[in-house]
Amino acid sequence: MVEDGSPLERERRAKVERIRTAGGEPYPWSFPGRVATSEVVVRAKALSPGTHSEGGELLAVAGRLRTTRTHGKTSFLDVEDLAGGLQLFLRVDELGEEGYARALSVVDPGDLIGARGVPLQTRRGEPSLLVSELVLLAKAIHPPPEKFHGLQDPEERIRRRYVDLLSSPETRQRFVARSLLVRELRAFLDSEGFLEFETASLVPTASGAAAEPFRTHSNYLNGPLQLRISLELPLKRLLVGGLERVYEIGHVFRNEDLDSIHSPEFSELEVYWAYADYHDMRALTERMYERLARRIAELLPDSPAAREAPTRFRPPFATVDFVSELEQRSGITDLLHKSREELRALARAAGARVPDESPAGKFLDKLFEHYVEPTLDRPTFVLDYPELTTPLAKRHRSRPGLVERFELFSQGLELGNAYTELNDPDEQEARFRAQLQGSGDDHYAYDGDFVEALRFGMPPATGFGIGIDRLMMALTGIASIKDVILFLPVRPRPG
RNA sequence: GGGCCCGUAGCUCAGUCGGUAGAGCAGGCGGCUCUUAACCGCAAGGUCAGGGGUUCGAAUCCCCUCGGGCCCGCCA
Repeated sequence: MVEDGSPLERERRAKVERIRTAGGEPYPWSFPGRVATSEVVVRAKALSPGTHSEGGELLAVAGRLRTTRTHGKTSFLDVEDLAGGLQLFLRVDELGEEGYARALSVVDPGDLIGARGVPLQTRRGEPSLLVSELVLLAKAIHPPPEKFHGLQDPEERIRRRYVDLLSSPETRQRFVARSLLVRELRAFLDSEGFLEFETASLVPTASGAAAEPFRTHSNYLNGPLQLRISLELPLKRLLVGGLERVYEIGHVFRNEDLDSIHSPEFSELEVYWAYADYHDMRALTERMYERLARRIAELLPDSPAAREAPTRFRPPFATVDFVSELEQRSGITDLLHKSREELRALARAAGARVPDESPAGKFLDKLFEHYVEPTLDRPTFVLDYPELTTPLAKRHRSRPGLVERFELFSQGLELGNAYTELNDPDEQEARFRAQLQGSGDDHYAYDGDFVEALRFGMPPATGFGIGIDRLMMALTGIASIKDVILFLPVRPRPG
């Protein structure tokens, strides 16, 4: 922020200079032999209060200094690492008058420090390290946020996520949990025989969903490119190529507003499975959520929502039929034979604000959103959507006017969308063209090369997609997507 | 894109009726050999987001700009 610095920063810079003039190094290269603070805590807990281990080897810990409590010739320093934290006990008796004074004069809260010593349990039973050597590992010029309240300003927490992370163990644990949850997801899919692939983010035409793309320019092609809005069509090309069971976890980009459940850049999982249909995918989805729910409960034992997840996501999940559920909840009859104008009037009557020229499927979506989605609290599969709503799914094998599709809902969030995939090239081409009849941006971009791919033969298959961010939100009960994405798009700071 | 709200010390927050800026933490100096949001004393720390206006006088009232939050609309 301020380059010449606040008085506090000038003070800390002056300390750096004092260390250097005394022949010390404020930013040393390494700190060998370090163990996690949790290891010292375990050993200290084995002692009785008021004692320390005798004659054993020295243990080394390192981390960020959070608070200091000095009592003249005795001091307590709380150091924090990813494993938790530990109280350091400094005493003139161990360090000598000069060493004790030097150690304390050099370090401030927020600094990265290392300490060597032996495990000790204080008289009050606090696991500690009786320090015989304290070293500065990296000086913090900026002071850390207030030690009790931490960083509260939501703007600063997003703009400077590193400050949020360094000052908040809860934030760190949340993102560690996300990382390990995604690891579990990969382990599950791998164990089911799926292969992970990475497809291109830069594409000639973003398709596979109805969304506004980001547009950019390639110097190499001397022409326009777009950022992908979906993983669907590239992964289906892999099925054409014979890869049978594939998935991708990657960022997709939609040029739209950010709110509590949407971000312009987000993580998506898509899974495609040859020679299987959407019933198979429904069973796989249940197994996946069952396993992830068990894992999140282990990862975040302090979160009530995470602890409750294994109960909530215990199979079998409820199922409802899209059309009959909507007819029942709304009192509308013979839904599939309504004209576009009738559907528009019904959607309007339900309070939906949709442009007049929207395709008929849009009005059906709105009706479902209004009458049914709020009733879906427990995990529920919604089955068999009207064809109008879904251009990439295969028509239902026995129910005219419907496609083989399910969505999974829980707590008002959409937790998955799956189809038996359309693999008839002529029908796919016709559906793309029908989309183009709709006005506005509310359609799927035509992807002629994908139709060409289908002409080489794509096996019957099923596919599934879910936003990783929402998956994390649903399993942990976190209400805002801003709390599960590390770095969000922000405006440049003024000035 | 529309509506409502917010921006005061590095951080967390007060600031009454418009009368010229306060506390805690962090930092400095001093004290304290078992504290844990340690404690006690002293001193220091401000472009009240930025610009303009009203007024004898603006953190406070009005307008504009910037940044952000929440709700609504759109996408998952």
